[in-house]
Amino acid sequence: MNTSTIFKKVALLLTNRGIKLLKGTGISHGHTPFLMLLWKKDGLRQKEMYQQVGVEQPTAVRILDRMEGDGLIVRKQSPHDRRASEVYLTSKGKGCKKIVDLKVKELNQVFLECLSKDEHAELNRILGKIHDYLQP
Amino acid sequence: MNTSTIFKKVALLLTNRGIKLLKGTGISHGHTPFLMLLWKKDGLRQKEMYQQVGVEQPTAVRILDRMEGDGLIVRKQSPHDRRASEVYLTSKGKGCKKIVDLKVKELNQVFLECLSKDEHAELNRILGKIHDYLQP
DNA sequence: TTCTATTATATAGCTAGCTATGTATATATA
DNA sequence: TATATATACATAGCTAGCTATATAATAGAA
Repeated sequence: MNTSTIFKKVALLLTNRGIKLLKGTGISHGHTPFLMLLWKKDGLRQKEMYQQVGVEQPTAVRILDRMEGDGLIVRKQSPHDRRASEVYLTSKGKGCKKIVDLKVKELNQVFLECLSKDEHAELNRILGKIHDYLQP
Repeated sequence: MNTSTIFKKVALLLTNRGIKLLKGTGISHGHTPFLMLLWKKDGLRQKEMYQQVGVEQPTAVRILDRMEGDGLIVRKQSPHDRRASEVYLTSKGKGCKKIVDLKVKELNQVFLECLSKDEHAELNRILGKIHDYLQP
């Protein structure tokens, strides 16, 4: 099997494991990278978010729509630019940090469990190289 | 950034590059793993295919539906089991092997271009380990 | 042999990715 | 200043992943 094929297969296995771990938390796996950004810095604009998450703008719109519907965030029109909106965590969005952090940690246990410390470090290094190479 | 997050980001970059490479061939990136199986062995059943591709059964149904609609495959009822259908390549499905093989090779050039031979081998080895660990 | 459980595939409906395009506002230039 | 271009976000519609469930046929057991 060629590298990209097995890469995608592993990514799918990871995604599905993540979905199972999040079941019952009320958080969808698509929300987590956006939440993680907001926990670091609240009030980001949509554009800052989708660029960092690595998805296209319309993908972000819909995820933010759902997050807003779920009461995790609110959008407020930017006072500097009436086209732009700033995204703020609600108390619910802040409150779920603990459980989501735990689930993300649990997901990453996979690498600790099946790889040596060196292999894990090497994987991270190689992923970084591929990422930098493919990054637009 | 934690390993699974960057892993999924890289997988998305790879998927999108694959989509761009296939543009104009009339083949969708979801079709390629199914085609690759059939090029090795024609007349497979749906179940054999989705198990090997690593997706769930309803995902396979829809992809095969589209492949049939695109004239790449035909389904024939199995003579041994009237519930089952066997999937056969049409001449169009056979004919696109050359171009798709080329595009898959081009996609995998990514790893040759940004990694050393050793890193590439190490990546393949590590991916295999994670895959075996996560595989249900 | 008939009923039950299992199996193979299909259908419905959800999330999450994409491109193309629309709308309103901001910016730049003639 | 007026107009053209660029930017921020939203909408529409496509593919591809999922779970839950339906349907039809096989296999097994009473």
